[in-house]
Order: sequence, then C-alpha cells, then structure tokens
Amino acid sequence: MSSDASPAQTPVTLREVAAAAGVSVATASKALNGQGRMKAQTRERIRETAQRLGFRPNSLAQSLLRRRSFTVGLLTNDTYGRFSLPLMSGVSDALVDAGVSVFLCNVEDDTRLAQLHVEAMLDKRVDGIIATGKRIDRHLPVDLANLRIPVIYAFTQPDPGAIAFVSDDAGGARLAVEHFCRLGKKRIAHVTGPASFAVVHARAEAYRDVLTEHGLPVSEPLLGAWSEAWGHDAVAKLFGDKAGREGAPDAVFCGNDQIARGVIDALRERGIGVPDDVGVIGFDNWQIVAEATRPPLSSVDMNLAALGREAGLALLSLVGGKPAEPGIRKLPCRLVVRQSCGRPPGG
Amino acid sequence: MSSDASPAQTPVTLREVAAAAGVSVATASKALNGQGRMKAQTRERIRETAQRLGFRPNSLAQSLLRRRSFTVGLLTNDTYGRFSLPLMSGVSDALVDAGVSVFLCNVEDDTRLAQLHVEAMLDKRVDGIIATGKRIDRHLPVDLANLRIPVIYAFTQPDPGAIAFVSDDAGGARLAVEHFCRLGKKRIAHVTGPASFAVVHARAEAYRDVLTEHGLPVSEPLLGAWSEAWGHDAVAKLFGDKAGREGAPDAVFCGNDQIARGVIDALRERGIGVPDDVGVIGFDNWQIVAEATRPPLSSVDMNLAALGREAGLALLSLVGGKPAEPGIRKLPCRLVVRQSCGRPPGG
DNA sequence: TCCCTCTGAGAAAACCTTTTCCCAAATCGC
DNA sequence: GCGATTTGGGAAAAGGTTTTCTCAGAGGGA
Repeated sequence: MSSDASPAQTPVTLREVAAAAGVSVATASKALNGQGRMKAQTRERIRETAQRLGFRPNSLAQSLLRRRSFTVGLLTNDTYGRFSLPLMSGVSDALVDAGVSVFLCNVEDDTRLAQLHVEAMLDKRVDGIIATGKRIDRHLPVDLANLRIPVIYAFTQPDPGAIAFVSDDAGGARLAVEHFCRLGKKRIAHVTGPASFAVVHARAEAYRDVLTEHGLPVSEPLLGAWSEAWGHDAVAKLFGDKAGREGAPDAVFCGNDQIARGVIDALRERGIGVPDDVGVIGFDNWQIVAEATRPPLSSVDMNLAALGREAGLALLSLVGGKPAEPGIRKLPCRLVVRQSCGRPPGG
Repeated sequence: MSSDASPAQTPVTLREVAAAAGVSVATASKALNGQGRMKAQTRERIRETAQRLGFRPNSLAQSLLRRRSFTVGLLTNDTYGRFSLPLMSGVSDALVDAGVSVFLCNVEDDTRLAQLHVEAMLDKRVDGIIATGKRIDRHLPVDLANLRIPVIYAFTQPDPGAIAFVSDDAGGARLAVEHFCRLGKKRIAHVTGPASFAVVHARAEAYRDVLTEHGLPVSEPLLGAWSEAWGHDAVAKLFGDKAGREGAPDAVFCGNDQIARGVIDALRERGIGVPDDVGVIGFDNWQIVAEATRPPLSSVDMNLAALGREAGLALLSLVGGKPAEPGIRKLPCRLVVRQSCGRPPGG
C-alpha cells in the first residue's frame, strides 16, 4: 500500500509537495514538522500529499541549516580486530535510534591516513568523533585534542582532559581469581602477555591482591606472548619438572583466550584433567575460541558492546550540549562461566 | 607553520575569506577551484588568505549543490564476522583516495533495522551502496532493487540484474586439490560444512573434478558443521576402524580453517604425522587460526580485501556515470602454503 | 572616433529546508 | 459597529557553495 514506488529518478522535494497540496513551502514544512498554526484539515492534506509522493526531507539541506549533520566518525586502528568490532556494534546501536549514522574510518597506524580521514570527517561536518583502537594503552596516530567538536575515547588511550571509556581490567581479573577462590582452589597461577601492555600489570596486580586477601600463596605471574604457543610453554614451566604434582597449580588464570587454549591443550597432553585437576579461566571471551576448547572455556568478558553503547550515548549527550566531566570511566567486566574452571566444592 | 590553528569555535566560511581578500564570494570560489578568469595575482592572494584562515569548504553545501555527497553506504549483516572486515577494509581503501567516506551499517538479520538504515542513508544522499554479508548464497534482509542510486553486491547474493563480486570457490578448491596432486598425494579426502551452503557444493564439485582429471579415486565429501569438533569427528570416520592405514587418506582438504584445525589435532592425537603422513589444507586463511595450528596451516585465501577494492572501484565508476554490465564476477582465490600440506616429493 | 573583443570581477540564482516575521481575514468584547 | 485579538498561512532570509550571467573598462583595428 501507499508509496506509488515508481522508481523516481530524482527525489521529490518539499516544493513539489507544497505545489501538489496547493500551499507554500513554508506551510508544507510546518505541517510536516508539527510546527506553526493551520487548520487541522490543511495539515492532514499536506501530510497525505507528502506520503503519497514519497517525500523524504533532504538531510543535507537540513544539516546545512541546523549545523548538525546527524553523523559521527568512528576512528580505529584495529582493522581486523575482534576488539573494535563489538565496540562498533554497540556504538551503532546507541546511535541508530537517534537517526545518527556512523562513518567508519580505519587508519591503521598511518598518521597521514589518519589526518586525511579526520579532515574528511570535519569537512563533512560530523557532529562528533569516537576514537577507538586495539589497545587501551596506546594513542591513535593522530591528535584529536583541539577539534571544536566533541571527542569520546573508547578502548584506547585518551588525550589528557578528555572523556574515555575503558574496561576495568583489574576488576575483571578479580572476578576470575575470586571465582577460583570460591571454588576452593589453593595454588592459582597467572599466565599472561608481554610486559609492554599496561593491562598485563593491572591484571597481575589484581591477581596478587586477591590472593593476598585470601591468604593464598602468590606466585609470580608468567609473562610471555598473547599466543597459544606461549600457553603451551607456560604449562611446561608450571608443571614441568615436578615429580608428582606436589606444588603444581590447581588453577590457571590466563591473560587471554588463546593462552588459555594453549594451556588447556598442553594440560590434556600431560594427562592432567581440566577442570577436575586444574581449573582454567581465560580473558576476552572470544566466543569462537572459548567454545572450541575442550572443555569449553570460562572467560572474562570485557563487555565491549556495552562499552561502545556508553561511548555512543556520551557522545550524543555532548553533541546535545550537555557538559560532561572529563576523565576515564572504567566499565565492569563479567565472568562467563563455561566448564573449564570447575564446579563449586559442594556442587 | 601556516594555519594559526586557534581553536576556532566556528569554521571559517568562503564569505569570510572573500571579505578578508577584498573580493566577492564568487571570485573567491573561482580562485580556489581554478575556475573563472582573474589576474594571477588576485588568485594567489585569495589562495593565501584561505590558507591563512584555515578555510575548508563545507562539504554539506557542496553536496547539496552538486547532488553528490561523496559518501557511500556499506550494508552488512556480518557484525563480528571475519569475512566482511577484510572486505570493508578493501572498500574503504578504494574509496578514500576519491575523498569518499563510508557509512557502516550493520543490520544483523533484522528487516526493520535494515530498512531503517537504508532510509537513513538515502536521506543523507549517499552516492551508492555496497551490500555485503557473511554468506555468498543469502540475501540481505532488505530489497535494494529499485533504489535510484547504484548498488554493488560483494560476497552476498545479488538481486537479479545487479552487479556482484564473489570469490571463486570452485577455483579455490581446485588450487588446494591440485596442490595435493602435485605433491603426489593419492587418496585425498574432503571434509566440509553443511549441505545448506552453496559453497559446500561448489567446492565439492571442483574437488571431484580435479581428482577425476588426475585419475585418482573420489571418495564422497564428508559434510558436517563448520567447527573444530566436526573436524575431530571426521578424522574418526576417515581413519577410524582401519587396522593399519591401508585405505586411509594421505591428504585432507577441509572446508574451513576450524575444521582443518580439528582434523590436525585429531590426527596428532592418533599419532599420525602432519604433513608427512597426511597433508592438510584449510579454507579462509583465517590467519590467527592458521598460524596457531601445529604445524601452521596451509589454506585457501579468498582475497576478500581485493574483492572489496574491486567492489569499491566498480561503485565509483557507476557513480561517475559509466555504465557497467550486470552479472556476477568471480574473483580468484590464492593458496597460502605454510607447513601442513607437505613438501614436493623431490624437495 | 566608432565598433568590437577581451579581461577581470561581481550579482544573483540555485541546491532544499527551516524559521522568523508579517499580514489579511475572521472572531471577540463591549 | 469599532478596536483588539486570534487564526491561517505566506514571504523571505538563512545556511555555504558553485555557476551562469552580466557588465564596466581597457585595448585594438579601421
């Protein structure tokens, strides 16, 4: 019904609607926007005419007038990454209801390219920019500090005085280690990534804190690569020479899911049962990995989509003129329990 | 140098440049665009003024006038997918040099959401749309057939009469199987995904063709899920009851990298050597999986970034008014050789 | 001197919508 | 019946740029 959907070669304008309804463009505009005063009957006639002709206002013209384009730019250097994707999805989700579209710009680590994209976005009068990346402790290769439009940082290192949303890595680590404690694990090891990552230290510290709080022995975290291979090697270090398994860990908290997968595979190869002999928890909750491990991997989820949503809403609020306190907001992680961490003693 | 980069609260307009240079806006416009006639000295003075004030033309105003917005929409239903991402990257790469920005719209499988996004894009006067997805044999949940702007399909099922770019799955399968043949493999198996996927049949047929051409025995492809677990199970079926390994395969061509990973793990658990006893080749070349298998996995790459580039360039050409033949273009895959497929007999 | 052609630059329309101001007619109070 | 208010709707400016048209003056040829 409605919309004679003839493949109109050129979009119908307000002027045409007005002519068809026998009124001026001013009246037509007001009728469609619920502004101005006119007979209800006139308003209805104009509405029907617009509907019949399939009129849709030209967003470009509106933007020009309102100085508001209902577009935002999303800048990332994480092309293939699994971090920025859920985040983007959250951003988009928060914005679509406000009629805001998202320009996606991947800038790799190329300053020139980043500059190019930012200028293109400014020229197109985006209402704001969300900057995101693949690491919480690295800048994008471009300066967004004095841009005269609002900028929100998400999952990337912000400029000083800016507003940023990041995951609470320490909190996430606490979730994992405390879960082990609740399960009665006594010797909990931590195998994680390289020292060059800030999150490695944040999580390691939380790991130590929780163990101390519970009066458990703290063994130094094992730092390595973010890879399965390192998880494998770490098991050799943790369980290697021990005759029997006297002092060996009964739980391993891993810095990401790939390490966890390596750990689980290596444990199985040694005939050590997961989760009965040793519990394992990963980080990132990368579904496709977590569900492919045997048994399926319990993992800390950074709630990146939620983080993206928050960032989107914050930007929207800023664009709407509401001021906001600068600073870094840490959003909580959540523990997704599958089967690799073990069941409670009584369960 | 240049650009007194005061954090100007409002962008500088052509009118201000003109005033500062003591000319009319018309002259200023012509000076900056290399149009019209004027003294070289006048032109230069205007250029310098614009530079000094940091003038950048308002893209919205330009678009309104030119009826060309230098934006395109990228529609996908593959939020987290590893398919659409490289593809997007290729699209963006092809367009950025033309000053074209990309609206990314993820529509999941939600018709209402898709409709919403398409209308938002049309309202914003995108110059064209690229539709992509996670499957070559499925439509997006929205009709893009009569849109009065150009549409290109990439890695998704096109409407009839449209222009589409897809990977040549049969060709990709040939690459893999022929490689096995060159390595002297004689009993090549095929473990792949569910029958509901068109690519499963395309690849299986190519698999059969190549074996027949080489006079090798064809065993029926094993259809299952796209998962590691299925790769595991398939090995049981292929190598299971055989005492010794008389009739067992000496090579397995897998429908994706996860299946291949399952196959390799299962073979190792049985003490069967890869690649010496059995060669394995995967599909998709999902780097993070392919490089984590032991040994690293040889795999067929669909060249999705290149595919995205082609799609972007084709759209650009269409937007530029050049007509193009409708139809489906298949772009070649390439075989990425790592260590799982084996070395040539003489090597 | 007269007519013609360049040269250099400005005025104004166009793109499409929104909003402010304005005005004529109708209604109301008395 | 007269002034004051309300009602219904239009004219015009604004947003920033591009492009077409116009025009004054300068120079050239006869």
